[in-house]
Amino acid sequence: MADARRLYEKVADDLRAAIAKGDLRSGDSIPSEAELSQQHDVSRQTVRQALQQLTQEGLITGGQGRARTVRTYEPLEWHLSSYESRASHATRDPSGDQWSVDVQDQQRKPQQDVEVSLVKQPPDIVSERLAIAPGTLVVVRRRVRLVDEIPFQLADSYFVEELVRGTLLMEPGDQSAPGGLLASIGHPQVRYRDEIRVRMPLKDEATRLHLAPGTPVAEHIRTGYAEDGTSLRVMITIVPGDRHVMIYELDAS
Amino acid sequence: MADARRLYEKVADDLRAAIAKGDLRSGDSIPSEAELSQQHDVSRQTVRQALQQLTQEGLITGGQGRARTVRTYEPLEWHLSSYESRASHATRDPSGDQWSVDVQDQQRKPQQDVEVSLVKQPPDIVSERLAIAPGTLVVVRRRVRLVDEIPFQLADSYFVEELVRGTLLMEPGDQSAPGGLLASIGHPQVRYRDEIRVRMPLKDEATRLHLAPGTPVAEHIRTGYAEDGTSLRVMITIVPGDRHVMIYELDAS
DNA sequence: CAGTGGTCTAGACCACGCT
DNA sequence: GCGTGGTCTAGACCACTGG
Repeated sequence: MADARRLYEKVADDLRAAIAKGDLRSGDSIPSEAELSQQHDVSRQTVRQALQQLTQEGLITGGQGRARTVRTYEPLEWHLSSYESRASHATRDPSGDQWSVDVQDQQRKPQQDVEVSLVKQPPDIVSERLAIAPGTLVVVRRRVRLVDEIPFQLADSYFVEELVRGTLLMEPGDQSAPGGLLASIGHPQVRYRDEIRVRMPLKDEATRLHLAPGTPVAEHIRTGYAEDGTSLRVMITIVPGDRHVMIYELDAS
Repeated sequence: MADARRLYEKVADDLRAAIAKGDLRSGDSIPSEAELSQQHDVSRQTVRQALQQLTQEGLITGGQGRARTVRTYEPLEWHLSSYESRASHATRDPSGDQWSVDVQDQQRKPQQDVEVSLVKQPPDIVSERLAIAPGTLVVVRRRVRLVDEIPFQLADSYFVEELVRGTLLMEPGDQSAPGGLLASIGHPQVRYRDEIRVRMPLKDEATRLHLAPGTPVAEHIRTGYAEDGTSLRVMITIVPGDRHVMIYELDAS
């Protein structure tokens, strides 16, 4: 099956092959550590090393007390540019934000937990993009977005406080789209710049999103600009790789 | 520093804190396994478990014989939509592809190794997007894109053979942009759909791109469409997370 | 309660890189 | 050659999950 010299590689290759070949399908449980240890005549630690590698590759999942299973993926589509074809969707709702619409289009249940606060010292990433001096007051809207009761994204939006003072944006309960709200108070966003980085989650992010080991995330940073080129809003979203496909529709210019 | 009950978590937290605090900077080497083992009064295996976790988080890098170091990131910008502001770049070259231009703009040296072949059975992902029947002949252009001699991306383009028969596209040495070439033979792409997935690399991808353990990748799929809505081209790019930031510039419609 | 995975130890040998 | 990390074993105890 494989000519690996390392024992744990042989065990791992064996299972990888079984998964690729279809002997083990999504959701199936794989042999126990003890079984694999006997079958390959290696110590349990060596088996564990193999299994850890597969876990890190995102192929299997574990859990104390439960048998390990082959991991399943059914990612949600996240549409980041609204191409004309999507404008006709039945569930489109101009007052809600596009994300909720997107989720409902896919027959799943969106939900957002919002928390608003004021900060003087936002992360460097934010102050650079908002082009503000240190000490400028900033409003942060921290959202945990859930789908079918499961945490799906962490989405933090940052605005200069002066701009949104006294508006609904400061209300934690408000569920409307910040983009729409900015427009309604005379600050429409006419251009976006999106930056996407791919990395492993921080410990904190992994906890809050209940990420299985070996689940990478995308860090999606959207900066919204006004007509005159000033930046109005920065939104940083942490997107677990196992639950999302990000989609852009573009016109070739 | 931390109140973790697991020993390896304590060791890991300790190092994480040192990195966050700045005691250990990018590129610094961290204490050896033996040292950490003594300092925390745990076995070497426990130390290794902690270090493996940090490696998996992308915080440190290892290598047989060498001391482990704190990992450094200096990602390259990859511009996926050409916003007007970029049209003015001095190095813009209509004959080359946008990627090479991008890299040169950042004072680094691009290079591409191209390999062209014909296949009857492309991956499902491709046949679905090209909307072709099984058995349709497909041209594949497999490229390894390097920057400063280091492999940076795997970019595979797929075309229906009938469309590009006898053109330069079939020449392995050709370095011009397939997009430009498609246009020159009467098949301009007017629209793109990009899908971005985030996952851990396959074993094969990790090898070809010399990925350090704990490096996730983005799988970027671009489908190009003609005026009449038929798909002309599918390009699948494997993008290591430690070397890239993907950038989209959008007009709010 | 039996079986699973999770943590931890002590000790061994090997492969590599540097100086 | 010495110190580094990489692989492997044998055995122990704990924590959780399921029937």
